[in-house]
Amino acid sequence: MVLRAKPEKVEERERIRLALLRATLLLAARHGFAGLGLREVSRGAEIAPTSFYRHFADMAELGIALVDELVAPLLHDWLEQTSLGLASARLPAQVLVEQAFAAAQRDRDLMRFVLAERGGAMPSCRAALRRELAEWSAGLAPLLDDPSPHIADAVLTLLLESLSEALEDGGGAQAAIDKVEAQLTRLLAAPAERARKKP
Amino acid sequence: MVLRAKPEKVEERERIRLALLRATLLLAARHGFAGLGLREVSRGAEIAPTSFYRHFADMAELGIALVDELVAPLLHDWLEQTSLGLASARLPAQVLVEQAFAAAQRDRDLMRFVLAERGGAMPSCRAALRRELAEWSAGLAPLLDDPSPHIADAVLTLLLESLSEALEDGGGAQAAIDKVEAQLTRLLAAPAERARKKP
DNA sequence: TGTACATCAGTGAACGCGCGTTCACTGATGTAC
DNA sequence: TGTACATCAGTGAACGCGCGTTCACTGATGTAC
Repeated sequence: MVLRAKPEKVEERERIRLALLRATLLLAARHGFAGLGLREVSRGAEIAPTSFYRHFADMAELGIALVDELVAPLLHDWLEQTSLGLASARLPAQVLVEQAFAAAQRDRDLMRFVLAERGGAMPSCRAALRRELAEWSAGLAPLLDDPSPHIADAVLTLLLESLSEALEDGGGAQAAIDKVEAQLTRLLAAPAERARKKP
Repeated sequence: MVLRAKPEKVEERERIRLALLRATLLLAARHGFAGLGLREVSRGAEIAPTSFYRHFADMAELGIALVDELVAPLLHDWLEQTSLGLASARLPAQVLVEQAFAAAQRDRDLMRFVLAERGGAMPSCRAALRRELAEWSAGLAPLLDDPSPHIADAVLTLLLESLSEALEDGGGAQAAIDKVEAQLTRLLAAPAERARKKP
């Protein structure tokens, strides 16, 4: 029996698998993940439709793989960079916004996918994404002055909305940045009563 | 030439048109508006597929009619009730949340549609919704202590996210209410420096 | 080393199905005179 | 009032198309001995 197929064989398999995932990202930007078919994705990855089954049982399985293998690393990276930034003396709102846009720029298609499918029509994919995003938020909370999970959730929600606006049209990113920075500054500012308690 | 068809004829036409719109709302909750076909909607409205064309040229046109004729009134109503509530002496955060959930309860399917298709895959529908929501936010801004459009936008974003969570699963609405109320209280609280300026 | 066999990713042909759309028809209703 | 004609919402049959899925086949690669 074959325990491990060898060098180029495995490498080629991984190449095609990744091609399927990346093709899905690209095509989902147009019709949405739920409106995507196995034949369309296979065409995008330049394989025969029937070859799709050598990698995934159906589109739902592919969607979950996409979240596990591409989205999760992006989010972990994003959280890590944000954590580093917050540890510096810089303004929290500024760091949060800067790192959110940096993460989006690292992989625009992937971030677009996250933003769209977080509320998308494919339940399995949406559930997986919301789980990952909840984890991000839970990771952010203890890094904030007010570690309440509600505030971290609000920060994430506002950041994602801002990224949506910025990625929607080509170049209006600066307006979205200024806006969300103002929102987060306000949200994270110590309100009067808290300011009194901590002189 | 016929200038006006008479009583029951027009009434029946309107009945079917509304049935198409309502069927779309119901079905879009399952597969998303973009994944919906003219045949499926016609089946839902109990007419022959070919009769669809007597009312709309295609699904995109139906989507826009849905926003203009059902969503817009809901949003206007919601804004009006919110305005009345804010004029009373009650806490702004509490009024905002209460009226958001009241609007959702007035027409759950319609609110679900707004939440899902605001980020959905059908561009024409998404654009129409974002326009209406931008109008809602613009209407809210002058009613807040801080009339900056950025703050009103943040309020709307957080309310919509909260409604999404509440409508996602059956009964966990109270948790979502408590959460967004905390978020808005924080967002709308006068920060230390503003409190100093206005004694 | 050579030979026989097992595994498995990729493939083309073929299937049945639901889709959007066209078309000619129906029957009820309104208009002209 | 009656008669001939126009309008128009709803319909069933039919079309071509792309879809998901099945199947048997290929060829390259790994394993046994």
